[in-house]
Amino acid sequence: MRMAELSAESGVPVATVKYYLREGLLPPGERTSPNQARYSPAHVQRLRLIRALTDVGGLPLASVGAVLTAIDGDETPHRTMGVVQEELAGPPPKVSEEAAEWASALLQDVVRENGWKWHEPRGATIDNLVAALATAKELGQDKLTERLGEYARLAVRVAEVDVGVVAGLTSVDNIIEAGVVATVLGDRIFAGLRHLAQEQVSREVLGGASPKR
Amino acid sequence: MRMAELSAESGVPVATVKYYLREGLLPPGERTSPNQARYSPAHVQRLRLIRALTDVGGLPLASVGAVLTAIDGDETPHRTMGVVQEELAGPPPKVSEEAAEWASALLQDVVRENGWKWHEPRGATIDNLVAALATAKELGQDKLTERLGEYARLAVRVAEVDVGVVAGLTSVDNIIEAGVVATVLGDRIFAGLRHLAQEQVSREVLGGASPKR
DNA sequence: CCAGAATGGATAGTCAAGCTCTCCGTTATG
DNA sequence: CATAACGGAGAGCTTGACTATCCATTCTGG
Repeated sequence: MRMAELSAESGVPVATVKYYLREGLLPPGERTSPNQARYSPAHVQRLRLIRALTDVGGLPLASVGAVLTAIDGDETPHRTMGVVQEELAGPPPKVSEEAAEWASALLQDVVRENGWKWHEPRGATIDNLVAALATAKELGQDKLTERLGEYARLAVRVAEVDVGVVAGLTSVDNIIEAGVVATVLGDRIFAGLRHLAQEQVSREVLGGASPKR
Repeated sequence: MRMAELSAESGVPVATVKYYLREGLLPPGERTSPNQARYSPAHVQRLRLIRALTDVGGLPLASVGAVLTAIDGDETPHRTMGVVQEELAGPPPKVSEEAAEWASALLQDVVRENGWKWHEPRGATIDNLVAALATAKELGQDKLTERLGEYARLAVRVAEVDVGVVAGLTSVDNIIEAGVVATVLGDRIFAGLRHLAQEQVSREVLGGASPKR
């Protein structure tokens, strides 16, 4: 297929496809002459993946590039998923030294309680988590951080389902890509369900009516 | 306190504070003369809140503005939290008509199974969730959508903790602000815990080693 | 009380991200 | 063979979030 069809098939404008090619997000098509190329269904799939990561996952194109490079590379699935998590987390906001210290300690406790192994080169995931906890403390949100243990236990339950989803993928071909998609979309989907559930639960518990501030 | 101190206290540069004032994100200080103003600790708190929403919550300033307006308004807490959820969700990406249709039906099933009340003016939260599910389908991630029920049940458990956190806030003054913070930070914190847990669980279940794609 | 620093306010400039537009010489196609 | 489409490269555009520069006051330390 050629440009126009690739564009139509994927829903991405021609100019944008060209841009992605320039940026190296989309591999070049197979040459049929010095200045003509032909694209495959894999290109359509790749475009859909890019759009899913940006539109649904909210990743900047640079992160998408890093993720795609990891997918295409021959790293282990474990390392590839590590890259995905780093990019999903993004650069951690900076917080005060002391709050970060405190948050790290809190997190350490939870990690120990749950018998998790401390992953040592502390990546963006942990830095982000620490920053979020530190921010909660700085804003006086003690109630939130007190419940960290409960959240952690539920996070394990969710992660068990996540791993089940990925483990169930025996479809050979691009297991890694599927894992990436599951991780990125899984985040959004769970967040959405949680928001819906918050509304339900708060209606039940608080009865819907509460004094005005 | 005056500008310089406000800036030092909050860690936000003077130029940026002025910008937030212009944009109406920060209320003007109390005038002491036609062209001098004095700021209160409430301004420091407000600045911290703005930074938390942008840096940790990832909200654009326009959304922060909407949230702050809601907090300052005299809507019910329920409505205010609705605004927060809308802004957290952001504009939903567009997906194909048919995939959206399918995703809506799937979501309807889950809603019914869990006995949730369908919240009718379908807001950005639901549109986003539907879009994420539709994208999963378009990318052939059936395993993910099959488990939606399990995720929903866990989401309820998480939401129960969330509501507990907010309900435990009897501290009178700015319960709504606390609820907002809990929601926004809660999202990030849970996502981080989930990522950590994924690593733990996948190490246990998959044993850390897996063939290279 | 007065010189120099700081303040509030307004306007313009900057920078990155993510496209979008325009050309242009080449290639496919009815 | 005329004309439409293609690929490639460059410049331009828009939005978001600041940052820098002025300037006419106002505060402050000696």
